[in-house]
Amino acid sequence: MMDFEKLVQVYEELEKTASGNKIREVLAEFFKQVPKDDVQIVAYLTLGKIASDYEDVVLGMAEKSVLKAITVASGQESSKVNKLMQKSGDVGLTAEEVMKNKPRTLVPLGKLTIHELFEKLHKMASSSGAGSQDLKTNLLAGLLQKSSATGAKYITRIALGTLRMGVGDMTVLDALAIAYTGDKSNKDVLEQAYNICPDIGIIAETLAKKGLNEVKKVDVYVGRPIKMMLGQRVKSLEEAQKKIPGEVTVEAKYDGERIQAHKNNKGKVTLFSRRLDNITKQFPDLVKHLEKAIQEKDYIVEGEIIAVDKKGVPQPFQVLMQRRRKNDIEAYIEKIPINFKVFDLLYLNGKSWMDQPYFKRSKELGKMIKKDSEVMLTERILTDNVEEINVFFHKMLNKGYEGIFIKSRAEDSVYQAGVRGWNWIKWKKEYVKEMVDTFDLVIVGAFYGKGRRSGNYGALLCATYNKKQDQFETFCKLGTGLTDETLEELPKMLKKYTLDKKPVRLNAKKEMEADVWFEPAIVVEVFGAEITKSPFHTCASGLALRFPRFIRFRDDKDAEQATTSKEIEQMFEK
DNA sequence: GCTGATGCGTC
DNA sequence: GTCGGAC
DNA sequence: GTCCGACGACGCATCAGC
Repeated sequence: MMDFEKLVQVYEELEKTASGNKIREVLAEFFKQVPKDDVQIVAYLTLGKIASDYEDVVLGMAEKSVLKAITVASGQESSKVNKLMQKSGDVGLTAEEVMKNKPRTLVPLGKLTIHELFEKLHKMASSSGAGSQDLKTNLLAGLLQKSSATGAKYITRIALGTLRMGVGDMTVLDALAIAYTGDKSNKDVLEQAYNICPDIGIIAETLAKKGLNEVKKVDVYVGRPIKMMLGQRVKSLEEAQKKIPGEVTVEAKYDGERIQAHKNNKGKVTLFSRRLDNITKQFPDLVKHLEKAIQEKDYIVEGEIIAVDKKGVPQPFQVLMQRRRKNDIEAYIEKIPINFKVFDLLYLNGKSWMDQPYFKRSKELGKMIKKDSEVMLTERILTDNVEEINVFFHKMLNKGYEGIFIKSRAEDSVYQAGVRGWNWIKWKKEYVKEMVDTFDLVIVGAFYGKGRRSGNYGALLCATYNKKQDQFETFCKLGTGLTDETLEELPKMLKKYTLDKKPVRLNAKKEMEADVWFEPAIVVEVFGAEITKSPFHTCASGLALRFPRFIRFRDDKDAEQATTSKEIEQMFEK
């Protein structure tokens, strides 16, 4: 029975270590000392998890709830806890600080083992219904009380799923390889297994207890998700052609949701999302469509599910999102029908197709699918000509799609599970400079940063100018594209415009309550993918920017020269 | 029974 | 989803 | 090039509190 404090010591060392190699060594040394029965738990906890992605285990606690637990555990005023949170920007540090100063009235009730921690966290995850929030809070508070102050830092971070030690899946796999085989290069074997069995606990335990050869035997199992292959980005179509010379498959890229569909030899269909959640229950209609469209005994196929209207015309992503529900599913099957645009075959009739080149997988997939159903191959062409690719790209944009995928047909174009590789390249409208507008937005508020942004602003609230009413309207928050240097500059630039309440001329909803408000003055150039209908932003009575990113400051502009709400509205309607 | 706060997971 | 930083 | 961890909009689910 391993003490949690032992884990805490290692985490402390990992946290202060910057070098990735050193991190791997430290973690590997530690794994060597972990009793084999504990390896699984240690592997999960070290990634800030308590189960694999494909298990339906969710804590249902995040920042606010964890802060509450810290308050309960410490007996401190919640205002004090919240103030510390604001100052540190880190729930873990807040827990540590608060628990350090907790009055020593209670004698700790024995030592916290990792098993108890793990069990309690699972208990929290499985509790629901009336009073469950209190139960969860109390369970977490109990854990915090039972550990050291430093332990509390990590318990809260595990609860949030962010240990912030610079340790991710790949780091753990490296460390496991070093610890149990003495050879880091064996990480490839582990990664291979992990990609088709994405459960770090299983991989770690198999390796520790049964050795590398047993890990090598890990195979595709229909009904267990495979990590999805992803596409790379390029700066130009010419670059794409350089990366994948010769004839390529060019496919439509739809704005929907990636789905991996499994059917086992008992006829059971299971659907997995991009992050490997089992989402079969959300799409009973897709299950039916698949049963009709593909008659093979067992298979794994992949595609994009999209919303369509009654005529089969693709609908925006926001429409599909309404299908992400647990209630009224039957009604929404009627209301928002779906199509499944398939593009890949990973497994068929008892054997894996992942090591086959793409053109072979495609060809077989095409043969498998019955015509005239809601399941269809992605629209595609074969070509070796950049101009043809470009023509097809524009054709897809005209159909309202997001862009295209360019895929290698070479012999080595195997399905690389879990890899964002160069066999697939995505090309979206927003990558083409001439095709997208940028916006000049006024900074009207800011939000305190978390983690590596703590002690600074983490994001800005940006607004457009409504000329007619002489007021500013929120259009997006902005937290990406900011360099460390820019983040440094921000407070200095904004200081003299700080207000103690919302600017008079700003129209903002309560969902957009900033931590700090500013007189509209500083203008930034912002870039984004598209304008969407918004229930939270006030620009033109409800428009927002999808995937906003910072480009640069517009020192040459003042607030009233910002992009107007009207301009945005016109762009949206176009 | 309704609303707001909070959380989760898609992109 | 995008992006920047560290390696 | 890879990995990690900052951050975005948005729709639905759940629970507390009234």
